[in-house]
Amino acid sequence: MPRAVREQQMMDAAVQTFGRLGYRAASMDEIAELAGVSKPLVYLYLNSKEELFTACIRREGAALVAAVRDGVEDVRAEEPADRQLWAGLTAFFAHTAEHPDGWSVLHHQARTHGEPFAGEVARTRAELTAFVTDLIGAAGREAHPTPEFGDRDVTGLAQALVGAAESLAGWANETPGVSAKEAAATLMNFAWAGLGNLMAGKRWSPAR
Amino acid sequence: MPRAVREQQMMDAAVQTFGRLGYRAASMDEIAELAGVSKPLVYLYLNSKEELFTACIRREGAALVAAVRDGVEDVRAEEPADRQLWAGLTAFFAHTAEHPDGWSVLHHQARTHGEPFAGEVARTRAELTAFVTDLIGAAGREAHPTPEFGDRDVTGLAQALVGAAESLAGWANETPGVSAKEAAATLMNFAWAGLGNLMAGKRWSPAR
Amino acid sequence: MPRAVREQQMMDAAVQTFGRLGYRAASMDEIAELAGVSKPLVYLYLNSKEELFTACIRREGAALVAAVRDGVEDVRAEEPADRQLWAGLTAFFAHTAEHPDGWSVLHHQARTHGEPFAGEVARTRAELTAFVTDLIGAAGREAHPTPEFGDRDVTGLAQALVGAAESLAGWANETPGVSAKEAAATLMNFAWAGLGNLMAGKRWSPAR
Amino acid sequence: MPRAVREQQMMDAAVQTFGRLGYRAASMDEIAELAGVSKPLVYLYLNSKEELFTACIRREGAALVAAVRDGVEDVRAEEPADRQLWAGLTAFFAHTAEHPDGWSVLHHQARTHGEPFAGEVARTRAELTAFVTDLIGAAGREAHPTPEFGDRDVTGLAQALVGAAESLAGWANETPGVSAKEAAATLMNFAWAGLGNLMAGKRWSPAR
DNA sequence: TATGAATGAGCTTTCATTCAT
DNA sequence: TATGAATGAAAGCTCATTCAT
Repeated sequence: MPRAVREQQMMDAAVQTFGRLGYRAASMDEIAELAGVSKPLVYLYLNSKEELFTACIRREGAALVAAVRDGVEDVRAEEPADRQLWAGLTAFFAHTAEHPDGWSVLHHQARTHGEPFAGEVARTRAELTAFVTDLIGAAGREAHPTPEFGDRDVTGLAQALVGAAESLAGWANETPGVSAKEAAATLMNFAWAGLGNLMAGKRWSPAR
Repeated sequence: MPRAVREQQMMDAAVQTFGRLGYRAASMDEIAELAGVSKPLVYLYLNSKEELFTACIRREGAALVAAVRDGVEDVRAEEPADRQLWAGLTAFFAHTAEHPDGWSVLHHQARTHGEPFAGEVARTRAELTAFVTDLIGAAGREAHPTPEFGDRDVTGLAQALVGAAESLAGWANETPGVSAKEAAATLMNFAWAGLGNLMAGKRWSPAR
Repeated sequence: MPRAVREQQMMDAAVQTFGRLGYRAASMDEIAELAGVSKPLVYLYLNSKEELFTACIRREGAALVAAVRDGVEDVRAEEPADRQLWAGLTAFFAHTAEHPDGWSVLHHQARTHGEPFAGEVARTRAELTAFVTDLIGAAGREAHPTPEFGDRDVTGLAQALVGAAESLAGWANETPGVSAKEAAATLMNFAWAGLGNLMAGKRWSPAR
Repeated sequence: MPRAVREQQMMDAAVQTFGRLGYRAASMDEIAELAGVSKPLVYLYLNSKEELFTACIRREGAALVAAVRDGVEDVRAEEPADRQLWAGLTAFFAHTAEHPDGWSVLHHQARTHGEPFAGEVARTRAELTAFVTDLIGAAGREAHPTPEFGDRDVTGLAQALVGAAESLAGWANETPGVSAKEAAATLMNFAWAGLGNLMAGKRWSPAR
């Protein structure tokens, strides 16, 4: 059996184990057994538990980003910004629902174990946030050549949107009968009007 | 030194250690040393690592809920719904910024280690979500006697709002110079218009 | 409460705990709690776990020897040897049945933990064996001025008799409906004819 | 070194350590060191202290039963009952003298630590008692077609005989110069006449 | 390429014992 | 006389990692 295939099998087992038990509770014994190979082979290919976990984070992060990009790519250019955002969100919810263990690795496990894992997953998150920032920013500039909101506002909004999406992903996975489309619709309902207002320069302010 | 005081010292040390390293990586040795006591004393008072962690989750969860309630209580009744939400969010961001380790325990660590911890923190989250649901629901019913959106919509929105808030808490903590008020304002800008639209029965829909 | 009484309470608790759990598994915490006093008081009175256990062995050993002696004393002198043995055995079985924890301490626990405990209980056993040896020996010499069996034979027989009695004590305690008298009768049936033969100089021999 | 060999080495060390110190006082560290391996290897092969102790009880119990059976087998059929009993007793005393630690595990240690150990050793004892019961019972029925003593009598006698043998095993081990044959002869002298009487329907009775 | 055999280091937990009051 | 507070030391067990083959 070729090395590349074996490696993927090991990482499948690792993602499942890490996703369900967490980094510390997952044991290399368990991963090796689930992968159907001996432990020394895991070390031969992946070097250490730390490197194995890092590889998992990278693979799952890249897959998620790719899924979102592909979802948007399908409608890009000829469609308005809200449709692009909708496409991205739908792809996001569909992917996380289909890969719950991978999503757990990214969202839950990798962020709770300090460096270098948190940094690794932060890169993935930054990619997604930048992607959303671009989408929102482009739409905003397009609609209002002299926007009143700056980069930090946009970043904060993208952060909030991504955060809301991440949270909804957990909610959708745990609530039976909530589909990716429904989750995406909930988020669009929640977000789009607010984003529209902001792009139009209207803000909510604590002063009455 | 009286038992009650020592117990709080131990829990302070435990929250800090669990919050920074995670449940598994935190060792009772480390916690005891940080608390300035011997390990057997920690066991004498808190019984086990599991019970200690549970006690931390409960204490930090109760403190967060109390902070939010107190923040809203200050403006309750004489103020409209958006002001109440604003007050709650500000209190939330202020509290999480002041207690980053406690927030890490609740948001990151407790949710990644299965039962009984996940259930414990879920109760805290449910309290907050219910609180927000009430606020949104009351505002919605007030504005529109016959609302077109049902309970599940409201729950989904509250989920998204709480999720966005949780995510922004991380962002605010990690980004220097972002205050609790600023984070709350970002979220209000993001959320309020959307909620207003929804309460008015206007929805975003994928169909053009 | 006078010291002597407290001390007996502690030893009662200790005998019960040691008897049921064994020396190592019994904890001073448990004993103190069962005795209704604080742990330091146990140490103040009994000094250490080792001394406490030794004191238990001595007390229970002395009580058993006294019970057997008293049983025989009641019939001594005016009765033949078999009646005396019967009285002693009955007293032995009655006492062990009434004090199962004390018996467990002597028979099971003290003998399995090396010096100085084994030596302590060996003294009690030696007293009983010597007592039985006297009884058998006197009867034998009385019946046959020139016995063909020497001291070592008598010691071996006493050993076997005491061993059989100890073993039957366990059996009688664990088998519902077996009384002290029944156990004693079983042993007399088993032993007396053999002893009689030996006193008469008749032996069983492997040679045909 | 192959696993099966290492396992026996570990069990040898365990029997020695358990036999001399008792279950609780024996530490896995000590056993591992005596076996010349690291502690994790002991756990890898034997799983836990409890399972290791159970394995020791089983191995030593099986060896003892086999020794007695083999001893009797050598004379079976062509010999009368007393010769068979004699052969069994001799084998028993020889085996316990040659394996004092194993005998200590069975007779002392395993019986003082509750379930599941007591049950485990009870099975071995039941095998031996059943064996002796058969021997006595067969001899009795052969001699007296209508015996006056029932099953419980026979069981009690077998119990007393086995108990006496067990006790003598300790005595023989601790008394220099007492051979297996001598111990067996003492017990036969003690027991055979009594058994003969009982088989003949003659009993000792407390009434004069 | 692949593995059976093996371990150093570290973890949670318990317990006999003491001190200050 | 009596105890609440506290700990040094050690035990059972697990795990990431390596080596000889």
